[in-house]
Amino acid sequence: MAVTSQQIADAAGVSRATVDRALKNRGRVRPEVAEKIKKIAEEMGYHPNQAARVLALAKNPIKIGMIIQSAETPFMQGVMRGVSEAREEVERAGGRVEIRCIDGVDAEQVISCIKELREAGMNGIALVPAEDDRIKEEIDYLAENCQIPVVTLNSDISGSKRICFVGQDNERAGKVAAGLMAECVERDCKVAVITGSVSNPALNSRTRGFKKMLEILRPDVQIAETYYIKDDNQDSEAVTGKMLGEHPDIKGIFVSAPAVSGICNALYKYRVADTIKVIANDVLDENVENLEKGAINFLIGQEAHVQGYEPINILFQLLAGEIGPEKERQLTNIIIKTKYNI
Amino acid sequence: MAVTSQQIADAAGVSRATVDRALKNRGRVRPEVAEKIKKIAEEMGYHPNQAARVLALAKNPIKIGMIIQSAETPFMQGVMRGVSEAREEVERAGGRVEIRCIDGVDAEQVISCIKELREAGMNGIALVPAEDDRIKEEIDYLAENCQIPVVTLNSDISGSKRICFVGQDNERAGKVAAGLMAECVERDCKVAVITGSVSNPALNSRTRGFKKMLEILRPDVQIAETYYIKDDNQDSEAVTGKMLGEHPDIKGIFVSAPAVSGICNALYKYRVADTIKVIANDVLDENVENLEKGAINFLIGQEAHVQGYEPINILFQLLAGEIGPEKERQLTNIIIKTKYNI
DNA sequence: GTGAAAGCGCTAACAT
DNA sequence: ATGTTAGCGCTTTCAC
Repeated sequence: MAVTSQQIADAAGVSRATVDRALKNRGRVRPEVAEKIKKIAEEMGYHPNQAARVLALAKNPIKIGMIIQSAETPFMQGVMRGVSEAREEVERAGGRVEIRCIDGVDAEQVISCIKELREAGMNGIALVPAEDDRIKEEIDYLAENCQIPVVTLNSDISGSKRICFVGQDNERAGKVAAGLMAECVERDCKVAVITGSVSNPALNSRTRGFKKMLEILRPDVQIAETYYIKDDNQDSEAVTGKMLGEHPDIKGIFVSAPAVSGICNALYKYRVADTIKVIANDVLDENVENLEKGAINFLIGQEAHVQGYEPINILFQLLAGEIGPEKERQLTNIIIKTKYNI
Repeated sequence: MAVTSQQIADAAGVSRATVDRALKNRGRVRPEVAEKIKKIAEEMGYHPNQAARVLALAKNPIKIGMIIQSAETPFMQGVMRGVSEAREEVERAGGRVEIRCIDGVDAEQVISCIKELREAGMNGIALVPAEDDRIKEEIDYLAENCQIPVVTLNSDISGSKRICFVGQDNERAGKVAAGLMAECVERDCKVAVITGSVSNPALNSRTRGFKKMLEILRPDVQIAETYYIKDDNQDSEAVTGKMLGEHPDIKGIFVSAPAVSGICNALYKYRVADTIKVIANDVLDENVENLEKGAINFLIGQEAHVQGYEPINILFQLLAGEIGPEKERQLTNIIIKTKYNI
């Protein structure tokens, strides 16, 4: 039998209510008594019973808010499936999850969602941030003034007081891609990089990681110029066509951007889908389709489901059982998919 | 607020106890009343509150038994880490987990563990089975006569009444390896297969999947004879040396067996670690070391952690909240590891 | 500053 | 066959 708060109370010669106040630092306890209680709890290895706590809180349940940006993208829809699963588990256990979806990236809306969720009495908040000082300030305000823990997902917000980040190490993902490219292209060939908006730090990190590592692994391989595309298959197809015209001898392409389908279409059109090795990011339905058709050789995945599930789970475990997250940065596994292990 | 058993009771004009008996089919309720209660519960979308249930059962908590065979192997030690994590979560939630470890494969011991756990009052049992009729009978007995759900992990036991299996599709894992081999060896080369005990169905399935798929993908590649090794690095090193003598022109090796380190040692000794592509199974520390040193090019993983964690989680969710497993076969992802995404 | 007491939703033993 | 009741361990209000 696990140790209960009553046992702590008995050992300390006080009541359960006092133990509770002491352990939660809710004041109205003589400091020396509080100290003694904490020490005893520590010694006896006390951890509050989660079921009992959740049940006792039924009238005013643990509430977790989740804010998703770019919710319209297929990737975030994958994240949303993880969110839904976590929501079900939390609600089954007696908690609540409030979800706010934002189309595109919009710091203004994120901030108003944070305020709204705070006023709705959330006990913890998970969100997809953006590098914006006002969002950072808002997170710090939640942490410091409201004691509301915040978990960031997908992209981190540097220097903020969020308790934990769940997402990918993008530079490393680029290096993994380079490792695969190094393994599968012939000697002295030429490879190209296609990336997206220069202002997107995730894409930049991937591209940087790829180039850096490929130069080390395969000094014989020439990295052709980098092509930039919009998040639009029409554009990506056109740019790819242009690239194939300029570099007909290309043997490999690393795509750090979205709109991979357009690229594949160009490859089919020019009948080079079989001869050029393509490594792209994100395990989305449309990419998997091209993986199966053979235009894409490897897909690098970032566990969208985990990015949706874990932040909520971490917050719930923390709020329900005072168990903090293992690490401050929970980097998702870098998944390699071929047409055989989808 | 979720719907409670009291609300069902009110709606049906009976007491909570009757609702409980009706929903659990524990008899002592007039059949027509039971029917009515079930219908109302269904209509109102009633799901028992997990926290309340676990708490009410605190005196006689939900108990889950876990039997691991070959517990001495590094792979099963990875499984054990998943078991420990699940155990912590379950105990934090108010349940109990009993673990029995068996060295090697021993149906006799498995059976006596099952009996022991049944007599100790387990409410659910997870186990690593073996193709043995007595184990199958024991599982069916638990399911039918004791209403104790059983989950198999790592290897399944065909035709038994286990509610769910968590593990890998080994043939598919072999196919994934073939896909990678096809991607990275040169034209018209020769590759070899090294496998273990002929009586191990997992190894056979992997080998079969590999050969079948490589023939399809790369008809130009010649598959040299299959070498058999014992689970022993001394032996595997010797056999590999012999193989290199017989086939000095080999460019790729698929290892479906354990004792991969010995194979790598032979490759280092003959200075062919860089020129021969090696694909092996299981993300173990010793294999990862050789992946990093470059002797192994790809490791195929089978999510050991999940195989330990999920069976316990499935049983607990089932016992605590009457939520059955999603699918009857939960195939773990086939993980591809290179030295960059370990 | 501290303690007593009333639940949270459910189960199980007991009463009818 | 059905209802009543006493907890499970914790939180929270209220009284001292």
